[in-house]
Amino acid sequence: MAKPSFREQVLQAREDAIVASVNRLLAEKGFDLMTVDEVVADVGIAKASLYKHFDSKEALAAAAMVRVLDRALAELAQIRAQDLSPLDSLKAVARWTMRQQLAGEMPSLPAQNSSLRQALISDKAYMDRLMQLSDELGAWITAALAQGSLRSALPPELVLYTLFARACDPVLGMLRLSGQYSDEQIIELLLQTCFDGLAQPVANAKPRR
Amino acid sequence: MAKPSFREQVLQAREDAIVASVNRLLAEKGFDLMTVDEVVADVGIAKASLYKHFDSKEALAAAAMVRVLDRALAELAQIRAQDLSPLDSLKAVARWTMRQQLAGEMPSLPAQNSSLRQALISDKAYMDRLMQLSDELGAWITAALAQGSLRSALPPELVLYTLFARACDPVLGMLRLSGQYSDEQIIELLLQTCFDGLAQPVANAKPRR
DNA sequence: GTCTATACGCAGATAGAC
DNA sequence: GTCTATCTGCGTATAGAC
Repeated sequence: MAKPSFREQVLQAREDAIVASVNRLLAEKGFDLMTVDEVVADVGIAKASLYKHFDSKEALAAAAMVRVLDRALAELAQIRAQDLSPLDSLKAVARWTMRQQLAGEMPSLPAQNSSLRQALISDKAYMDRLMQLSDELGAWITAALAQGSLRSALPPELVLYTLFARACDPVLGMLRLSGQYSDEQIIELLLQTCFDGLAQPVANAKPRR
Repeated sequence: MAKPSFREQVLQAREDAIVASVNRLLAEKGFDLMTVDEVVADVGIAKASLYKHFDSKEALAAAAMVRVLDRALAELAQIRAQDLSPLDSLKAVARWTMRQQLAGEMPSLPAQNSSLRQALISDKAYMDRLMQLSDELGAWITAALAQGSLRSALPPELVLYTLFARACDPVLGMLRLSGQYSDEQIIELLLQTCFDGLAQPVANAKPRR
């Protein structure tokens, strides 16, 4: 460990290349349709070599998710440094996740896939980051609720789940397919529907039922 | 056509049983995780028999989707008979689709699965119903926009896509897992976030003319 | 650690008797 | 049309040489 051997750096770089490919393929096709053969073809290594770095296909996905969560946590720090209101901070996060999705950087994992899900919740690196992310978002959410900038009738976990769900909202892709809007237009439209709703608010009445 | 023989009715009933099982399994596990072996085990027939009725796994999913779309079209007729406002009609549709999802009646098909998607868009029965559904919803959407009850800045197709997307919103399942809310409470919460947004509207920034 | 070659299992689909 | 038994391809994972 005296010298950070050059060889180790090369290996680390290779693992990074693998995870980058996995991330892209996960965003394109999702976990089920992504095959390990595609990954090794993309990276340009043999399949057995990949399995020297990662134990399973699920471990590949977990590594990709850790990478995304790390980037998300870094983004949260950036946003916090801007000293926005809690509500605007949440909007900034949502905007960032939508940009990630449109840029093909957001892996899409089947929500209820049991094999992958088990692997993820058993992965400490993944769960730690997920918890931290939830905590930091939760702080903004409760602060926004206290300020009255989020609807007081909404439970905090509903807001949290909704933010996570909008990070992989298929409406983004559908709107892009229509070809009529720029990526930034799409993002602003979806931000508005997420935070302000589809309906035009009426002057002095709460919506009933 | 001559009278439908009793034998044909039995066969039809068997196909209905198959599609019902497929529908349930699709709602539970999604297309990828549903296996044909599970379907035949659930129905209680041999696999070769199933393939006498349906050409492929994709054809099974298409039949299930046709069934769902037919139920949706029937529901639309019900709603139209109530003579609600366009906005309330759209809300009623959203409420119905959420109920279907919580009841385990809404198949979840991976949005960008190419093999299945190709099969679906090649299926005339499916596409016909999808078009009709889109048309009928589109009429309500444009009417609501004309009345000013939907945000005028929103493109009609965004509203349509959003309604489709919310029919399989994973937030429903996440909230149910928390165990704190009844199904109807969950539906009303999500209806509100969909149509009125997460944010509390500010008091006097919404002049209505 | 990297490679070629291969084992293994699973899931979709079919053959052929009845 | 229904069954049992089988074929086939593919995708994950591993053996063994270098």
